[in-house]
Amino acid sequence: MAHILSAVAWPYANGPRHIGHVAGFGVPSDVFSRYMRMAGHDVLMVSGSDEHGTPILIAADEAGVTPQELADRNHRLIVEDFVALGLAYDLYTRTTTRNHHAVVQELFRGVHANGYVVEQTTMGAISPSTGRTLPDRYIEGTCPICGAEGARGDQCDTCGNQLDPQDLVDPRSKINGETPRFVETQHFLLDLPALAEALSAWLDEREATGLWRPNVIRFSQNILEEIRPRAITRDIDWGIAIPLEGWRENPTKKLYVWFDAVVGYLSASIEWARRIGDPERWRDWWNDPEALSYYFMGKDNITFHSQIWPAELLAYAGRGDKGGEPGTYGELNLPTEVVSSEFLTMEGRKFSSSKKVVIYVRDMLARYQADAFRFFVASAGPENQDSDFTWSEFVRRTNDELVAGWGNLVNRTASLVHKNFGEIPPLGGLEPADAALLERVEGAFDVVGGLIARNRMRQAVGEAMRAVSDVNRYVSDTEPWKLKGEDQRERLGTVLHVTAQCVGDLNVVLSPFLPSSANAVDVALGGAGDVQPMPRIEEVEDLDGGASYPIITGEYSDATPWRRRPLVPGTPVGKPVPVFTKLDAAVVEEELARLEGAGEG
RNA sequence: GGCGGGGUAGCUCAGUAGGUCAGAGCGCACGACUCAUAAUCGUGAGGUCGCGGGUUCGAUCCCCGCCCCCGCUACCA
Repeated sequence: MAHILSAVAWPYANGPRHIGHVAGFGVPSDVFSRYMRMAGHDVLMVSGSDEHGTPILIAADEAGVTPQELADRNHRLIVEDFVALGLAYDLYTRTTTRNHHAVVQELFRGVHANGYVVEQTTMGAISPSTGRTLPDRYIEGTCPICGAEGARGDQCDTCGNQLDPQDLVDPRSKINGETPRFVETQHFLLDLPALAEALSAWLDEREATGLWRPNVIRFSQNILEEIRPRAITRDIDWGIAIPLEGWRENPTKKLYVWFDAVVGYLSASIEWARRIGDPERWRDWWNDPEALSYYFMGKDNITFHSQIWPAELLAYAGRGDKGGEPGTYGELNLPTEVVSSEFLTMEGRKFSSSKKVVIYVRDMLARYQADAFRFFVASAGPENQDSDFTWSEFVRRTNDELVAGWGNLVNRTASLVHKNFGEIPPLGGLEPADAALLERVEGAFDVVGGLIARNRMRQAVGEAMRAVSDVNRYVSDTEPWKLKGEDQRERLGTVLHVTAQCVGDLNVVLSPFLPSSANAVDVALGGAGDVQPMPRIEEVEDLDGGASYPIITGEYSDATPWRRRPLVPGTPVGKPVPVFTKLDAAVVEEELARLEGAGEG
């Protein structure tokens, strides 16, 4: 048994999340964590809403609310969506808790005390009316090279040249049209070059495991070559105060949102431990060098998880060129594996909320079964390369694979058992075909489990579905509906027992992918429907006197073991109700029309 | 521009340290069956493995060139 930290990317709370987000990190991390619990490991799965930074400020201004109100609203939406999806977090929290602020400040203090924070005066754009940093991408103007209108501060889309915002002709803020002011400003930078050697050694050691996806390790090593100090503060009035004399009181100097967001993995672990009344318990996942940590995210976040966060950890521990001592949290574990997904596209286009090329998690779950969506993501998600979500493919996977393959097997099995016995029949003498199927299906535990442990979800589902196919073939070959005579009753019982056993096995094997329907399938076979625990929303008080907020949590400790559980003859089996809903082919046109309509509106 | 990924049956994708490596699932055609959400089972048709060169006894797999798609490359997060 190992301690396994499932560190799941923190969704940004400037709006509701779309299915691309959960396809990249939500579903894969949940499948992994559920499996690891079943395999007997002590899993801590944490995440939360990322609520600081400029985009939230802007969205709040547009909505006419405070940034906290905007974050409150979106955090709640995300929490509801994730619970509906069945994501079994031990704790899903947020970055505006007092606990998070305190942990981030301790990290900063430690990094600063060890000398890995350097101070620098830089030139930056601010909005004259608010005094806030105006990031390059929020500045537009006329391109000084090609003369095109609408060039962004960082790049001209017309001629493709990289720009400096100060060079733009007639620069203006995209937010309110005012002319930005370029001023000298004091910032703290994380001294990444002083940590480069330690980072490189760590990456080499990680590469040697051969477990990281090749593109992730290569990309990580690549960005190390041009490593530079990186600003970790901003001129902004929304964020975490800088815990130093002379800075703390400055209302418009805050820590950069990314410096704070990645600390969330640690602060959420600490919050979890405090909430269960065992405040030092988080150390089992962070201080024990034997503990494993898996970080799940989309590829746009690789930098922050294979460079910024490890750099913060190394600096805090004093393990860079400048030496130093660990702070009160001690020596903290670096990521075991950075599991990055590629991107999901939408009918061939990139997801874009502003262009309305988007399907929100909420809309998906309002109309379709969560497990149908999870099945799609697991079997066709952007695991090693970008993949495309199309409605026709979603309908096809759901109807032809999930419903016709697995759902129908469950249904025909339960129906045969119900009609012929009304309960699980006893097992008689085994014929070779019976024994072969039982052995083959039991083998699926090792095969599928091994693939999930290596985050090969597509292949894992494929193997499980192959076993489903074999059971369907067994039923067709043995033709239990023809075993009618009294003299064939024992044989009929044996065939149905074997079939039901295999269906039960495969239900466990598929349960990390399809948690809520696994419970329904279990009920159909006379079980208690408790194969997979489900997360819940809880309204909690802030531990340190801040405002209350909703979290996701759950009780997952008595996970169903990842192995065959023999059926008990005599268990009553009722008339089954289909577990999965078959989709009407008209769904495709309806949804495409909805997209078109949104795009034009 | 730099870095990375990808172009294989109608669709979604596996695959090869170069020689039964031309594959799977779905779709399609035909047949079987009827327990099951018209589900299931069997059989079959379908591809010059992006294009052009090269290395080799032999290349989808190695090398060179080219074309196309996607992502990363920011004081966005």
